[in-house]
Amino acid sequence: MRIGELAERSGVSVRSLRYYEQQGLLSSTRTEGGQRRYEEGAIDRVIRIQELFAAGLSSKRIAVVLPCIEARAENRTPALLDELAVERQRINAQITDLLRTRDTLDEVISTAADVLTASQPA
Amino acid sequence: MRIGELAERSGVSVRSLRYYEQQGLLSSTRTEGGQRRYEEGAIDRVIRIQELFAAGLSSKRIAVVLPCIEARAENRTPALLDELAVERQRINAQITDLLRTRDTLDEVISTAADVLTASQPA
DNA sequence: CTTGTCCCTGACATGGGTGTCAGGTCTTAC
DNA sequence: GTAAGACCTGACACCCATGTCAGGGACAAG
Repeated sequence: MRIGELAERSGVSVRSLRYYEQQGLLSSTRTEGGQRRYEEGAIDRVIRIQELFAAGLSSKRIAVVLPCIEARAENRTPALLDELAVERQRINAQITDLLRTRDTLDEVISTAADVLTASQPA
Repeated sequence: MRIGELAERSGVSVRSLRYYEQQGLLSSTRTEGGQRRYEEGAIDRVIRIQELFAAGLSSKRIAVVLPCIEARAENRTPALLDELAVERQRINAQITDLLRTRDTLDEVISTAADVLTASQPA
């Protein structure tokens, strides 16, 4: 498929897809005239890339980690698995932080709701 | 306390503390000579600010939300509570995404571990 | 009063993913 | 073969929290 279709189906801008390629995260074949063509599988890959960006990885980190995620299990070297574990740990810490922040907000919201309820009894 | 001590005790750079003040997130009194002085409570406030930054809020959003978090319950207006709920929702979605990414990594790691174990039986 | 340390403001830099524009080429349907 | 629309590269802009530097003042211990 061409880049516009991939953009639409993966929910990522054309600009970003070209950027991913430049960073070595996504590959394409080219037509005679130099336009990019993608396989169906590119959609999943792009979505995964977005997930990793959302998880706070830089493109360089993703370039390291993504091949390991997509490789067959036999191709995962201990060194790459270590990298994965590092990110896993980072993400886990981030989840912990977010849960705490969410709890803080929940407490504020529910406390305030009580006050409102008290002033407007059913 | 002075700004250097606050920086050290809250784990945030002096530069950032000045920035927070400029953004209206943190206040200080000034000495005759113009230097900033902080109360003990500033430490908690700074830590909370960091938490909110880590949760993906911009300084403008924090400026909106933080007073609501720190205000007495009676001062929380419905409009402010809505803002809080919006952020709560965003954070929750972020947590969901991160959990999924973490699961992906866990699966890769455990699958690979199985392979390694199989090739190096106990 | 001096000296060392801390603090002040203002300004510019940086990273990193993305938006956007210009000027030009490819593809495809007619 | 032509026109419309999609694509190409390269470049510049942006956001925004933070780093860093320069030049100068504040403050406290001796």
